Amino acid sequence: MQTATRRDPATPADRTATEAPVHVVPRARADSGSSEDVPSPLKTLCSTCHLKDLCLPCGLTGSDVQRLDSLMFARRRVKEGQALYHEGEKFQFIYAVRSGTFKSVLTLKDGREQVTGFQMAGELMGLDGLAAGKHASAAIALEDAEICAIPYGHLSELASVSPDLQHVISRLMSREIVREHSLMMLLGSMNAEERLAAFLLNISQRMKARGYSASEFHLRMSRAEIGSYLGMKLETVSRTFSAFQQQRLLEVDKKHVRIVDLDGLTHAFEMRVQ
Amino acid sequence: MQTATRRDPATPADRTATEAPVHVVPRARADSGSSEDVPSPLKTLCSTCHLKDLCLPCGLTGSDVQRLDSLMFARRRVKEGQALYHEGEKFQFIYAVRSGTFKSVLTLKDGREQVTGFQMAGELMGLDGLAAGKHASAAIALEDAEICAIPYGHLSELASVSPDLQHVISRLMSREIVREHSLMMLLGSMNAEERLAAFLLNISQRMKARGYSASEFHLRMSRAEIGSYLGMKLETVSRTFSAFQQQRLLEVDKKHVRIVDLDGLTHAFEMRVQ
DNA sequence: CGATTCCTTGAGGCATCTCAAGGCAAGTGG
DNA sequence: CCACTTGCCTTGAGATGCCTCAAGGAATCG
Repeated sequence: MQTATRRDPATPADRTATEAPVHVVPRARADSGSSEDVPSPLKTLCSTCHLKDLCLPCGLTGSDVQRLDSLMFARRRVKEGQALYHEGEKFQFIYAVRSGTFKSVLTLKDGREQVTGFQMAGELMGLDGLAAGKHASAAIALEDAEICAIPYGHLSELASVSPDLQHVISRLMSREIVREHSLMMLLGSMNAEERLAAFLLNISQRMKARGYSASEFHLRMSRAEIGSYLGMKLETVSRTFSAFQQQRLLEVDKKHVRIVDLDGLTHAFEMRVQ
Repeated sequence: MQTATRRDPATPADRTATEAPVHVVPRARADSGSSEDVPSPLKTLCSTCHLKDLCLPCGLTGSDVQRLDSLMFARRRVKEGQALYHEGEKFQFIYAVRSGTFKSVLTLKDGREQVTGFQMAGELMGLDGLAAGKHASAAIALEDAEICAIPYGHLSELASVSPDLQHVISRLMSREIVREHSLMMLLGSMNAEERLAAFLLNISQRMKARGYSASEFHLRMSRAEIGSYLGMKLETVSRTFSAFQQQRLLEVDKKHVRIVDLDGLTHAFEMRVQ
């Protein structure tokens, strides 16, 4: 279990309770174990959400955001280790992360797993389900999390009367394609150090975009999950962390990472094998 | 050069001239070297296209297809080795392959290339450009090819009055995401034999969907391009082809491939390392 | 017909994997 | 409160799959 880690200078989850401007979660639901089956009756308004500049409404004008408000997205809590949706499950919603971190995983018939992404606050999940009408991957919470469930049918109705909204959705899907391109680049033509450097720099940027420190953060995922995502074994991930530490690029203590030499790390990422 | 290869039982390019039902390419243009800079004045109607069940109009009803017809997509020839668009180029069109084969490539600053996909007749290219308004990859013709240039602005105008069309476009983008998921699976957790087997089975299915033999086909891409796509070196691709041949799964003669034992190949694809 | 490109194959090297042992922190139960 | 378990991480040593380098063959082209 990786809950409630102490002394964390930049933990999204810790800040959520005080930052979330939309309603207050009733005590009764907060600790309910069965809260992941039925969407919570709590509703969320995009217009007052602290994530509106990162999430779906990003770039939309007032009238479009108000249209989104009319959908009153249901909020839902997902406990650490639990699935928001499973591979093969019927596609009805896309999900926006409100707090916490998720991993998206594919499973091969023989049980081999591939982590295809990590999602943080403000990021969308489930867009892969549109293709076949069922989710192509599973989404698992890496810590206690909260999401907005966005009914895709309603969203696309709304998009049909608002070209701007439609454009935002299309751009988000395109961004997902581009993101996967760069991961393919990584998996196809980088060595272990480049992969881990690229990963850490990416996390760093995303933390920064969320108002947290870009140089010091807590990883929510295990070495094995990082390894799966980066196409390497957990031991190699661990060794590469140690190597970076010896090169004075990082200070690592379990899941706590401090980037000591950003330029050096960037250089490791571009370490062309000349 | 890999043009006009002899004795090819299933070559899309060879058949295009007789199959293409839409207009006839005037002699003058057919051999013009400068035809890839300016969209050809030739226009294409989806409703009469022999690819309509594979391509954009797939699943649409008559009225929506007629709306697509009204856009009169420009046709354009691209010669082998030439780029349909470059990385970083302004995004204005998405492209549908009419005939020929393309590769999509990303280039790293140090010159390393990653092939992110191969596109055949009826498949769309360029959807990754939407995210940032410029193409995130380049598209290079692997043989003389013909495409439809679909102006994205017009298409999305059309989509705003036709929910079905919008849904088709969204589904195609989602399909691209799913496709990249499985490539990540491949790059992240498969060995050389599994990768090549997966690749060949995928090509086989796509050939079949286009009315060609699923068991015998011509590869339009080089060993180096296959290697880049699959995250391995060209020598390893070559050796793996040889290994499959020795295992009596394939018969390989340069770019001509005959699948002898489909089940065996499928099994190699699922070769769990027990 | 030489130049070029692409493919195949061999031999040796190396990055990463595999297997194994041990440490640390947190949780559990007596 | 302590012994024990469990999960995760680190590190070492040896194995190996793929890469690198190199040579040679076959087809194509000007």
